[in-house]
Amino acid sequence: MASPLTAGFCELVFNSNEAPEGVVPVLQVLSVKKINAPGASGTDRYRLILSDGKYFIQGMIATQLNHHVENKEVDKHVLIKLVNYVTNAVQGRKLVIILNLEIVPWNGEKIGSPQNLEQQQGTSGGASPAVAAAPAPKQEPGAGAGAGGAANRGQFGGKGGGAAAKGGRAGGKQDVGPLYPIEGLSPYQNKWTIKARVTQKSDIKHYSNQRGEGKLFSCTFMDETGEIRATGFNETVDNFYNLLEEGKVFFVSRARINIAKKQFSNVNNEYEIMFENQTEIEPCDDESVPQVKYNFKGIGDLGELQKDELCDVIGVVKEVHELGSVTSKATNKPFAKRDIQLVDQSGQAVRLTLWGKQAETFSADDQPVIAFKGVKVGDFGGRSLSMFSSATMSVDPDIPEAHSLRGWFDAEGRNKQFTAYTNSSVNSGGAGAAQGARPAEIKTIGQAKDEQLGMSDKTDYFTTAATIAFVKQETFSYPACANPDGCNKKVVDEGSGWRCEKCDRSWDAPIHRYILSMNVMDHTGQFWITAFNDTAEQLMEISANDLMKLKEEGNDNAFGSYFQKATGKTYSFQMMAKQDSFNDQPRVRYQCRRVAAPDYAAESAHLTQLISQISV
DNA sequence: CCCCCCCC
Repeated sequence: MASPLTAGFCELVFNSNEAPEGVVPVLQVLSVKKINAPGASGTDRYRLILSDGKYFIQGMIATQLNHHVENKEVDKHVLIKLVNYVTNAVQGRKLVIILNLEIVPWNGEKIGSPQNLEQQQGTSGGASPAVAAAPAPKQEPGAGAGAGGAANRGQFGGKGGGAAAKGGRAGGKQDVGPLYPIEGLSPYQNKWTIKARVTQKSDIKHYSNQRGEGKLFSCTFMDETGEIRATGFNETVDNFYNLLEEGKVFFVSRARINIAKKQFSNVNNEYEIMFENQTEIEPCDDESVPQVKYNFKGIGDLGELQKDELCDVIGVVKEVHELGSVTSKATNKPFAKRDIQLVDQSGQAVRLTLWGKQAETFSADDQPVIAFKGVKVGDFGGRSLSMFSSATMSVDPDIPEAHSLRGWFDAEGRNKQFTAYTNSSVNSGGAGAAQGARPAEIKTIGQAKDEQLGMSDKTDYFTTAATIAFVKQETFSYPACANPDGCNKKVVDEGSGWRCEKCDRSWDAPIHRYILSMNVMDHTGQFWITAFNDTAEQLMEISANDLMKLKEEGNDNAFGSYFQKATGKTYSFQMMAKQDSFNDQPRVRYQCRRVAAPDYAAESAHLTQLISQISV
């Protein structure tokens, strides 16, 4: 019986730099494996073992085809036709990257006894004997590029050479290599061209370090197969910064591919491009390259997202605040900052913070619609948004969501009252809580310690449901300045009066304010927390000044009863964890900023989520 | 070859 598989394909890929054009191989999947290196966006990657009946070879499936694996269409012993693919050499191993495929009907039986072509190289740990027939593979890096390219010319873009036609380079100077999908780029090949849209471009940043001074910029390219970040230094900034416009399509070739530094970007690619002096970039007017796709989260639904998640948001700029400046605690550098307020049909308003040059140059007094991609969700004031380096914003974009918002705002939104995200759900507890508002992430005391919240340079915020086990009676307050303007600074007893350094005056008597030290616990542990005046007063149900009066009058029963009443009560504590030092040892101070009746609904939702994580 | 994504 004739095999339905494309005989000889594996050997061709393995040994040749020139895979024939127009070959659309049919191969059998021997295994599918999820790779334990998901992209920054959390997208899974799948590796396939592909057989032509005689040999097998490794394959990768482009992420946009993952659904075929996830719904089991592509599975062990399934036959697939590689409608679009490239080949690739990675560390001497050949890899087929599948960009498009069709399922070929088959009865599910394994065909032949395929052998591992890589055996003789000793790169793989399989047990089958070496394949004597296969000639030694080419070892030099980039050997796969030619093969991939050849396959490419006919196939990438797919539409009968349409891509190739449009891909005709204006200059035709150097040998810039074949058109490649972004998905197929790797450091082991140097002859390639991508045709991709710039979806994001940074400012030019200047830096100076031990190696000297320099400048750089970065941008993100996107095509139908994926996205990749690119960075240029010094001369390449002069060469390309102005040329590369956000939203436009370019050919890029003769650049270096490096391993991506993931900690600095959320672009979903293992690699990134580095522009070099010989890099060639040319504009291209092919509009078929995809545009930025948005996945908008309604402003009223931001409470569904976790802190630090990235999301896309579109809204009308209701307010633009003054330009401000903050000093980073980590670097001591000042940063320009500007808050704007966004609203949408949900009736909810959210604050979004712009940074640096974007903050300085932002001007929009005509309440435009702005679409944001990849902004970071914060939990300050319930929910807030912050621009991220790789975030983009598009003013009055020509998309349906923007037109609909514009129409709504001009017709009715303009005169509407909006609900701001707030932390006001605290104190009200339960049903009366402000809609959409959600306090900081829920953590048990054990989690707060395990995750070392407050141990880094930054302050961490969290909410914890816990019970007051003990309230310290000895020192519960400090004598504060009596100035009615609310100075609240500590004052010193000078005998003749209580002196405030800040106000430069003395008072007959101080006003006592709380610094209440409490031990609180939940099922995972206990910690000492401090509550200041307003919060402590709420817990103690008496002002610090009145409590001090009871103490001074020697009314021990009444005095003690307030502490007793406070003990044993359960609250939702809004906590702030911050590092400071005590006897030169770093330690975390837990400050309670607010308390509320325990939010049982939120707590059980949180527990349900934890349970579902366990039971996967 | 950079790189902090900040602050209340």
